[in-house]
Amino acid sequence: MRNESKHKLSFKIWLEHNGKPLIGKGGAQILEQIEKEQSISKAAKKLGMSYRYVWSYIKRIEKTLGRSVAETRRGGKAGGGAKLTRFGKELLKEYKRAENLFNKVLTCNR
Amino acid sequence: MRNESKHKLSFKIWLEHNGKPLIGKGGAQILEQIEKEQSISKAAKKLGMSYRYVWSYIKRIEKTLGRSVAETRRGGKAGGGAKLTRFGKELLKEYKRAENLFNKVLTCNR
DNA sequence: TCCCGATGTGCTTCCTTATTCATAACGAAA
DNA sequence: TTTCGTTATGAATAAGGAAGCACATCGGGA
Repeated sequence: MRNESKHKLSFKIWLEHNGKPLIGKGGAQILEQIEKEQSISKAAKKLGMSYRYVWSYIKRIEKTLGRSVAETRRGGKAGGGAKLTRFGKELLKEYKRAENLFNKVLTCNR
Repeated sequence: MRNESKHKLSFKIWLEHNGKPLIGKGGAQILEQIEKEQSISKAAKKLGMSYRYVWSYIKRIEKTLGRSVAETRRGGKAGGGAKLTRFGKELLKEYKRAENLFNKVLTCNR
């Protein structure tokens, strides 16, 4: 008997550290775009989020973990910029792996 | 190589109908308690939620689906009561099945 | 030395969600 | 016909998250 689900099953996943939220889908997109754009403000614009929000998101992660996720610099001709630390990249990977897992399960079950 | 996840993976799932939220974890508990207590107000108290909220939750589901989820009655010595319709029970089951699936994936992956 | 564009941060809405308060409607049993 | 505990519903309030605004800070290059 095939699984005839009447309604759409939606889900949201995220990583936690000591019970505190670390990174979800939005956060993963943020980290990805920062790495791609090498800039927090450009990443925010690309994602349609406010700079304020993106910046706060990163700060929250870093405060929760006590480790740096993004390396920023100010001044210079370009005004400044940002890029992920090695640890930030690993965190992103960890989330993507989990997301992949659930997506795979869901498509098998539809 | 075993999967050494550094952080706790959490999730939230819910069913949708035409893009609108139908029932999540809270809603499942609500339906369960209504069936167990045969009363909306008792269910709300048991769950630590306000009657107003529980009642609205059910109404939202019914409005979204255009079908009745709970059958209520007023008056009488007991004041009245409520119980799930057959459809309400099926909806609850559908959610539980999905929740089970997700939990299974998590335990297999830990 | 001044300019520019990005980072850094506080404060003020705005929106969604949930609680609280208040009150009406109901109807079987006493 | 009075009582009692529940359903039904509006309105005000509170809490949280996110956007928007304003402005200070930084530092390489012209």
